[in-house]
Amino acid sequence: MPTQVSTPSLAVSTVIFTLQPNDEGVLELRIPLVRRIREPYADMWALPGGPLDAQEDLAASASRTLRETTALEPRYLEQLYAFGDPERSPGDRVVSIVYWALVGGDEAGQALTGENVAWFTADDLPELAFDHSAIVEYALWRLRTKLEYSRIAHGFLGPTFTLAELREVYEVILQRPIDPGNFRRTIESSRAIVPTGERVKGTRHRPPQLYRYNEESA
Amino acid sequence: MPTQVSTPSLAVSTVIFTLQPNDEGVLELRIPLVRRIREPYADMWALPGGPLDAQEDLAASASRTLRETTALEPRYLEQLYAFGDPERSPGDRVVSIVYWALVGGDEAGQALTGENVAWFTADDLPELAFDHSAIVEYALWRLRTKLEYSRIAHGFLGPTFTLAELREVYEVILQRPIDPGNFRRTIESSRAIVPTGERVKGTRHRPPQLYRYNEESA
DNA sequence: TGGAGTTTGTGTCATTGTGACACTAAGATG
DNA sequence: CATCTTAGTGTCACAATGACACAAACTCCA
Repeated sequence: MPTQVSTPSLAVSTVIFTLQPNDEGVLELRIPLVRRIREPYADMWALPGGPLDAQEDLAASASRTLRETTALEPRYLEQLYAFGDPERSPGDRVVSIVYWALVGGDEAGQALTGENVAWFTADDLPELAFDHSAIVEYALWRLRTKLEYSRIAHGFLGPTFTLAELREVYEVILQRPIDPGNFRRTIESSRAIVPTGERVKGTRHRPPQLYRYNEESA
Repeated sequence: MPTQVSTPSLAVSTVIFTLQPNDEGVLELRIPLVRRIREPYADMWALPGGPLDAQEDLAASASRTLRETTALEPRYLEQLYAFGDPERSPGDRVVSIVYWALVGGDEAGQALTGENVAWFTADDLPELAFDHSAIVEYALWRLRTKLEYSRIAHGFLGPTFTLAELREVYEVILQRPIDPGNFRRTIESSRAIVPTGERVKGTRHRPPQLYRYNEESA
């Protein structure tokens, strides 16, 4: 019997980020994982994903797995990297094209959770199947660096938000406090947001303005 | 006969950049292309590449096609993007993982050239096969943006070089003149280069110092 | 009814990085 | 020895940023 020369197979996986309050009400960065039901790495947690359908676009495949595992639509979706080390999957050769996505924290509350799907705190993950631990590390790095020069933070928020809410997104992801005054000036001068004119009532202090993301500006 | 549901096949292609002087002695950004010998897009120029070998790493595959088409080793090699639009290759489904590479201009002079391999000026390319024209555009964008915040310019140069040579690399790629004085200060304060102590003799003006890239510093 | 407390929002100042540009230094060439 | 050319330094204005003070607006509670 000749050596089996299987052509590499193609899978698409997605690192899905959301922000949700923990028991103490503090926002936490979380990602959903699925439990593997077969070898290799049976019973271990892994990134959601699966083989690429014959006529399916790569980003569409990532959207589909996102929908299937969380019942949510991505607010932001971008290709992360293609992982193809020949040894990354014992037994066969799999090249994984990995995407990363942001979903709103409010929606994620109603997301699926069950025996085989669970949300984990991003910086307190179990050991994952395959090379998925390293992949998540890379996705985290990309999220943090991209947040600093891009405008993706609203992917975690609803259509309108206060500057304090937006700032909290930055603080949780970048893991450092940010000066409210400087933050306001920087964001406002970037033209990334527009005030709606409305104010939030019922707070126990000065009522903040509501803002909306500026779709026009680059 | 049932509809053929072919599993997507995997290819690796590479956008190879080099800098070479044109007829007037001015440096030009160039990339090698190969002529297709079969359908689809027979006789058109395309990026070098090919199917991924069964047990070959992705970057190794890119290095291999680089070696096979130019007989050169990359000074810099990085994954660009995975292109997977179902319609990008008429007739079958091919997902291409594309790398981009830099090779030294001095070496590229001795590189292969023939009926089916030729070097083209990067901003004066013919129409390419598949979606390769768009891929090259994207690679150019990545080269230019990465040059500004990273230290990849030495990929075009030999082990030692003058600041004027390094500056010319930046000027050609970014397509704008750069102030020599400011360039010197910026590069020196970045700790990216180290003076070798040697000077270039035989110029018809003040002899410049030679520099070497600083491998230690991040 | 009026402080105390809390967060929103503005002002100011020192520091740093960058571009524009003048100027000095050091060689070759005639 | 004057001139030309490029190497390399100095200076200044301006923009971006971080640290921090402070005013504004609301609730809560005595």
